[in-house]
Amino acid sequence: MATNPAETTQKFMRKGELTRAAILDVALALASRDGLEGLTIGLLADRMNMSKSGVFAHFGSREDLQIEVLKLYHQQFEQEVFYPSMKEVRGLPRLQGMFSRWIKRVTVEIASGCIYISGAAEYDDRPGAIREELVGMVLAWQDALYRCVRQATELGHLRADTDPQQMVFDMYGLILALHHDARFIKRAGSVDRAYAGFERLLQSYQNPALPMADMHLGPESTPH
Amino acid sequence: MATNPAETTQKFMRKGELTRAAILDVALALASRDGLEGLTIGLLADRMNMSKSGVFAHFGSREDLQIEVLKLYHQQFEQEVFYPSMKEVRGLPRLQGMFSRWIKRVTVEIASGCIYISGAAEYDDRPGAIREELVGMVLAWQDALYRCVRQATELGHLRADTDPQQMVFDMYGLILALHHDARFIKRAGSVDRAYAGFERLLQSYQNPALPMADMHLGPESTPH
DNA sequence: TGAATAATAGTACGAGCGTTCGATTAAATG
DNA sequence: CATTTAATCGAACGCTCGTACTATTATTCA
Repeated sequence: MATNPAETTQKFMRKGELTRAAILDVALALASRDGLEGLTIGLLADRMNMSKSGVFAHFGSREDLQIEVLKLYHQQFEQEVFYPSMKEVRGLPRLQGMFSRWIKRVTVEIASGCIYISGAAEYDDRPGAIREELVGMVLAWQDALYRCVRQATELGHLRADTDPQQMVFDMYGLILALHHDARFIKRAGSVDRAYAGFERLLQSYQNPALPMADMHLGPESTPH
Repeated sequence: MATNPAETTQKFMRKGELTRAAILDVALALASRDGLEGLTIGLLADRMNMSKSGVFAHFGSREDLQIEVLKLYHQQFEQEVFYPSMKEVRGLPRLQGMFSRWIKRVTVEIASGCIYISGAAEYDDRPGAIREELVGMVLAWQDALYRCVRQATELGHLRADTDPQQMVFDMYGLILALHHDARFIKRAGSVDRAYAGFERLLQSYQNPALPMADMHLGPESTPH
């Protein structure tokens, strides 16, 4: 093996692209705490030990920077939640994988914040390119969930009269409630409550003809 | 009838208190659109056709203004959601009243935004007096829901093993999902989906020993 | 009505914002 | 190594922010 991925990336990246990536990393962390709208070039430059103009030069504008941060978050979300779940068996197992990884992601972010969720609150009334980008990403994720629920229904894992849009709505609500209670209220046990809500969801929608026994899901039974 | 309430209020209010109230009204509208953190004295002065300092003089600081806006919203929420529901029969009917008025409130606010919800996203990582105030209000509302669920359980309207905290979590999730999908995604039919979610909640928690027939809830069967 | 008081306007300050531009240093290339 | 090119800095601009202070109107009340 001549090169490992990391070396490859570094070797063929000129220095500018390297610092640009480092800036984006810090920017994502800052935006997770203060919101995309609270992301400021001055603070970002401080954290990078760089001058404002030095940071600025890597992006045409603040809005470009914000969109790049958004795209980086989207990449990470795909990498940690979407792609691994797509490797699981179609239907209910995959849906459970999606939900459980989603929870894990939000839980990790309890100390930092999910940009999809905070962004939804920030940009629900603020038109522009950032909103477009954000809506597109959230719609893509909801659509992935939707297709997964549909498959689970077609495979008979869920009841035939299951309304996929409704189930996605319910699942999204559980995650939003988790984010709200854990991050804002700082109430303990919210993760368990999100799992409990999902189990109740399954009890409602699951096909009673197929009582798969060990379909339970929880903090300790994380799929690998 | 010598005086109606409005006249009374105006008659015994000196002019300052009157404009102060008018400012707060506009401030609440602005904060609903741009968030409490996006509320700016300059814009507020413009909307009021007043000078910045003229507006400022009514509040000791911007933070005070924000807290007053918060208190005004809390008052309105109590008036429109909490108090009317407390006049209904204890237990499940009252819980349904709370949820349905809550939905109505959030639905009306689809054009403007619920400050409890947007505030939760803004202040989950921003310590200070505003956060304290906001958390207190949300906790008060969640506690009201909690007590109501408990009563419904004690009265046998809900299954005896109902976990009140869990049910409040589920209900809050439905409202958050409604707010998210209707306001951010701008997806049609979200209100119906919130109601459908609540009905499924009831199917899970309702006492099968008491199958109250006409307990259905929906956009057209609003309690008066 | 006239004196006391309350309400509003006007102006200015310091700080932080995004952005521009020319100078300067570092890196890549022949 | 020399030269071209890329990356970073430093200073400045115009803007908006919250706030403080003083002056000027309105309103209240004896």
